[in-house]
Formats: sequence, structure tokens, C-alpha cells
Amino acid sequence: MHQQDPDEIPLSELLGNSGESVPRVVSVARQGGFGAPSIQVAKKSSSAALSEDELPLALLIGTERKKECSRRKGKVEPCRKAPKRKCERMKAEKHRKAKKLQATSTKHRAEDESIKWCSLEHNGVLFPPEYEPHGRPLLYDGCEIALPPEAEEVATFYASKLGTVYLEKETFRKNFFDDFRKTLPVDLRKRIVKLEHCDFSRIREYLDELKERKQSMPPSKRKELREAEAQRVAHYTVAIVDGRKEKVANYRVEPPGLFLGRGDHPLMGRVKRRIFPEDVTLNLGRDAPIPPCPFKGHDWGSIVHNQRVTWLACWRDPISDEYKYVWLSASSHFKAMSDQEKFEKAQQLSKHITKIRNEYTKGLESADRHTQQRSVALYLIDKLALRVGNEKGEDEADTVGCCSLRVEHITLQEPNIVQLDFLGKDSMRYFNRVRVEALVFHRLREFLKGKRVSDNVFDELKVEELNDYLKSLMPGLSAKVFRTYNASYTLDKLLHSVKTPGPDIHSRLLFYNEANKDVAVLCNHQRSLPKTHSLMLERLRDKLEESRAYLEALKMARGKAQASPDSRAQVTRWRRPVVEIPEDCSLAERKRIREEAEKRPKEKQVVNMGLASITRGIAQTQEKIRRLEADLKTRDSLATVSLSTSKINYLDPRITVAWCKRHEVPIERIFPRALQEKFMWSMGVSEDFRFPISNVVSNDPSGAST
DNA sequence: TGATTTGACTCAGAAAACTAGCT
DNA sequence: CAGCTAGTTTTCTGAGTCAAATC
Repeated sequence: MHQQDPDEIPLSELLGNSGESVPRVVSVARQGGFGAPSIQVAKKSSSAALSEDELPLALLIGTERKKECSRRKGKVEPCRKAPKRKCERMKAEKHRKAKKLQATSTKHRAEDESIKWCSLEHNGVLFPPEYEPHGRPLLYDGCEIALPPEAEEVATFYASKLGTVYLEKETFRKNFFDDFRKTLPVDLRKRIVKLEHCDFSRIREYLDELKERKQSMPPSKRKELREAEAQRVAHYTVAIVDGRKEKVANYRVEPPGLFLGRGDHPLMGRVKRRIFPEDVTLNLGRDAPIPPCPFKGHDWGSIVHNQRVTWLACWRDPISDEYKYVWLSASSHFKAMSDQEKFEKAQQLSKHITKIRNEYTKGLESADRHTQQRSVALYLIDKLALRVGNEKGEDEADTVGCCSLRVEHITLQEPNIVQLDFLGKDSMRYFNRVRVEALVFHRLREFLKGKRVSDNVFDELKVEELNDYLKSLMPGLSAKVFRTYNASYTLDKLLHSVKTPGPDIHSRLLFYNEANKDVAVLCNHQRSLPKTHSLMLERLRDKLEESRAYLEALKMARGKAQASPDSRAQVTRWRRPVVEIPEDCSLAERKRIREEAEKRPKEKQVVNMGLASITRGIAQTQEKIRRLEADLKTRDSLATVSLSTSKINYLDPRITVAWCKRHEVPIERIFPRALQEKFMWSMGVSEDFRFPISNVVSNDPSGAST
């Protein structure tokens, strides 16, 4: 579908929260009749108008009849406000792509278009509550300005971001202010022209008050509210698929707000408008009752019965204009099946991997530039677990993957070291220096020759071509299978590298996490440093220091005690003085006092101890020191690594389950409840399970980094 | 294009760590 | 002085969220 130029959107539509200004479906025609599927073709609001060939596939599949009825009604509305350039560009693009799709991927589609369910029942989606105006003014040049509800809501979105890094970004502020002004009535729009003159602090105060009120709520009251909320939403949390009761993952419609985005996103700060029932398409069984629309005077955008997909509802994201879907949870049958297929495919790859590696190694020698590029790209994908790197649009952050690498991202260092430095998915930095095959190095040097920094390294390679090629090597193979394969292969190998991974559960878990960490590093799964990380490390070091000093003092005292007639001796210990915190001060105040206290000098304490106590103290302190040292080490090395992503997406759970069985580690120590449910299908695996290992010895991805 | 998977970040609540008071 | 308990604070975990990839 087209994306409207924001300037073309009437402001009432941009926001559309309060009832009056929303364009809505006037009536919903229910066709049907004798044995016919009941199909609704809703009249769309202008912003959602679809010409027939723009209808989502979902609306067209297997429904000759539907075409008929929409034609009969002649209700295909043209775009009321034809959004120019963008609309046309996107249409042309779509035609091109649609043709291509038809030509190239019939097989893929045939597989994709299998029937996924026979009966499907659910209760629709849960909308966020209506906006409730608070009446706090905006200050403009110091003057109070009462905003109408739509504008107030947007101003409040902004106020909630005060003090975050978003506001330091020019793009964010500009996008916000442009959209904000569109919500203002004409007179105010004339007056409010500079963001720098806007003061949102009164609104912020209101938000802080709300927060404070919420936080000071007694736990009992909190619990009560939580339970009431659970009851309110219970209706939406389950669906019935082919008679099975399944959990719905994201039954909540995304609330309006400011679009944040990741990295340097050109649309950050834009207002993400509210979604209404008219925007939403529900997918239901033909016999399933249609859930009543929760808003009076509104109705669902459309109802479809598409058995070839697994989503329950969809709408278009107002920012990207892409579809958002409501899915079943990860523990559902659908998801479990595709998860199993995914790991099945990865195991398949291990049977072909030798052949494939030989293939692309041979390809490096080819005289054909295209084959060379394809081979080098595949080498990097396989060896470094890079993502394939599709093309990106102008309205997205500038991030890259393998095929979209530019000259500026690669530095070559004789004789054979390649340095990669680029922003990947989610604008996460990928930085790695690796030793590569001589020929790969040579080819890369050729690819870079004579190009500008902003040129593509793989200028003669398209992602589709690479994937088509992979399909020819093994059915269903695509670039991401290499990530799954290499991640699982690595974990399996590491977990089998040691017979007895530790005397107790604690050390075995440490061992597992270490292996998990290697995979996470391979996949470049990062997390941001927790705010207090350095402070925490400092405290740990301080404690370590203190314990070491205490140990020395104890040892010295032991000698003295042994020599003394009464077997006693003085032990000196340095500690920070205990602070008194007044009972009736606020949380913030307490925190401040605590922080103050940490700066105070340590005080000397002298205790008279018996020999037995001293000896015990020594053992305890030594143990404590060991613990602190280990802690310090793991925390530091795990600080910026995220283990969960690979656990959830890349590691065949059977590897973990088998390891747990072999080493008597309860599975819940590694898989939290949700993951246990997601991976239920893997729990029965035998303890001898191996993730198939290829007979190729070279190219071990876990050893790729230098 | 549309469907589906992957990914980092947030925040609430749980768990761990710490402290004071008592025996 | 050690050990226990209860209360408090700090840290960690993980479920939820929604953006951003793939194919």
C-alpha cells in the first residue's frame, strides 16, 4: 500500500484520538448467503483506501467471490489525497517485485501456501485506553498555553522523553515538532514556531506525580490492581486453533506515541498515531463468531479467513506502513513446528556443509567476478556468521549486512587480516579482525580497488541471487541457516569438549554460560552496559580489597594466638562506618545519604578473637575472595554480551537438554519458564544427542575472532 | 509484498545481599 | 561471637514490547 507523505495528512487523521475527528468505516457489508463464505469488504477510511490490486494478499487468496462483491459494490476508492511521488514510486516498485516473485519463487510459495489451520477462534485485539486529558499547560515563552486534547497528548509524549538521549538528537526534535505543530489549531500554530521556546515541564510534573503515586502504592493494592487487570485482559489472551487452546503473544494493539527507532533513524520523533478498529483486519475461521468491536460507532476494518497464514490480526504500522501482526505465543503449535523445522534445516546443512565449503572455495578461483563475489560473501556468512544484508530504503537507518557492506567498512591488513567495522541490525556495531584465506584476502583487495568509500564491496551480487544459489545447493537453504547451524554446532562442540564441567551445579552453570557466551560473541549479540555497571565493579573491587586485607590481618593474628597462652589475639579490620538513616525520609533522600556515606573514610575496628574463630575466619574469607574474584571476572566479560538472544533463536534446545541430562543440571536453571514451554518439544531428547557434526575440520567459526 | 523470525531495551518483580536486633 | 530472623536495599531476571531483520 502507499505511504502518505506526512505533509498531506490532514491533522485530524494524523492524531485521530478523540472520537470526532476520526475517519471511520461507515458500514460494513456482510456478504454471504448460501454456503458462501462470509466475507466482509469494508469501506476504508481514506488513509486506508485500497485499490483492488493493492489489497493484501490475504484478502485475495481463494476468494473469487470476494472480487466479485467488491466489484459489484464498486467500492474501490481512489486515494482521496493522492500522495504524489512516494505513492507512485512505491507502486512501480511493487509491480516490479510482484513480477519477480511470480517468476522466481513458485516453489517457495507452494510450500508457504499450505493450509495452516482448519478452525480458528479468538476474541480480537485489545486497544489501549482512550486518552484522558490532564489540562496541564505548555509554556511558550513563559506563557501558559492550554492545549486541545490532541495536541496535549502529543506534547505529553514528548514530556515523557525529557531527560533522555532522544532529545539530544536534532532529527528527533525536528520530526516531533513538525508533527506536533500539525496537531495545533491554526492560531496556536502561528504562535508556536520554535521548539526551543516550548517548556514541557508542567506536563512533566504531572507525569512525575503519576509515577510517584503509582510507586507509593502499597503492595497489596498493587497486587489487587494487577489481578483486576489480568482478569480484564484474560479474554484476549487465548485463541482456539483446531480445537486447541493456545496463548496469544501480542494481543495488545500498539499504543500511540513517538516513534523511537534504533540508531540514526530518519523518522525518529514522528508521531505514531493511534490504531482504530477500522485499521485492523481479523483472521478467523469461517464458522467462528466475529468478536464484537470494542468501540461504539466503530467497526473492524475487515474480516478474513486466510488459512494459509498463522496470524490472528493485522494492521499497518503508521510509521513504516508495514504490516504488524498478532501472533500466537512461542509455545504454540505453529511456532513450535517452525522452530523444529528450523533446526531440522540447520542439521540438514551439516550434511551439505563440506560440499558447500568446497564449492565456494572453488568459486574463489573463478575468473568470473560475480562468482568470486558470491563465494567471498558466502565465506564471510559462513565463517563470521554475518547476516545476509538486504538493501534498505531511505526512510530507514543506515545499517548493513554482508551483501550491503561498503568499502568504508573493510580495512585490509597484509598479509591476510580483514578488519570489519560496521553498524549491523539495530545499529549494533560489528567490529572484528580476522585472519582469512589468502585467496579471500586477495579477492577482497580486488573488490575494493578503484572504488570510493561509499561504494558497495559486492557490487555485482544481489541478495536474491545469493539465496537462489543457496537453494540450488540444498533445498530451503538461505543465508540465515548458516547462523543457526554455526551457533548450534559451536555450542554442541563446546559442551562436549569437557567430560566433567565442574564439581557442583554452580560451576557447571558457569561452564555452560561460557559456551553460550562464545556463541553470543560469534553472533555479535550485544547489550548495553547497565547504567551502574562501573560503579558495581568498583564496589566489588573494594570488597575484594577489604577481604584481602582482612585475610592478612587474620593470618597475622593466627600466629599471635598460637603463641599466646590464652590462644587469643587482636584482629584489626577496616570498615566504613555505619550510617544512620532517618526513618521518615523519602527514597531519593535515603539514596543520597547512602552515597554520601560511601565516600567517608574507613574506620578501624579491633576485635579480640579466639584461635578457633580465627581459623574459621580465614577459611571463610578465602572462600569469599575466590567468589569475588570469579564474580568480577565473569561480570566483566559478560557485561556487554547478551546470552538470551542465541538461547531463544539459534541454539537447538536439544543440545542443552541433553547436556543437562548428562550432568544432572535441572533444565530450569538454564531455560526459564517461558523457554521451557517454547522448547517443550525438545525435552524428551536422549542424553547422547549430538548436533550433527560435519567431517570438515577447517573453518571453525568459534575460532574466527582474533 | 506479506509473513515470519530475530533483536535490544524497559521495567516490574524476584532473588540475593546486607543489616540490625536478638539469642 | 556466631547464627538466626526479619526487614530493607540492591541487583538480576525475564516477560513484554516493538523495531528491524530475512526471505
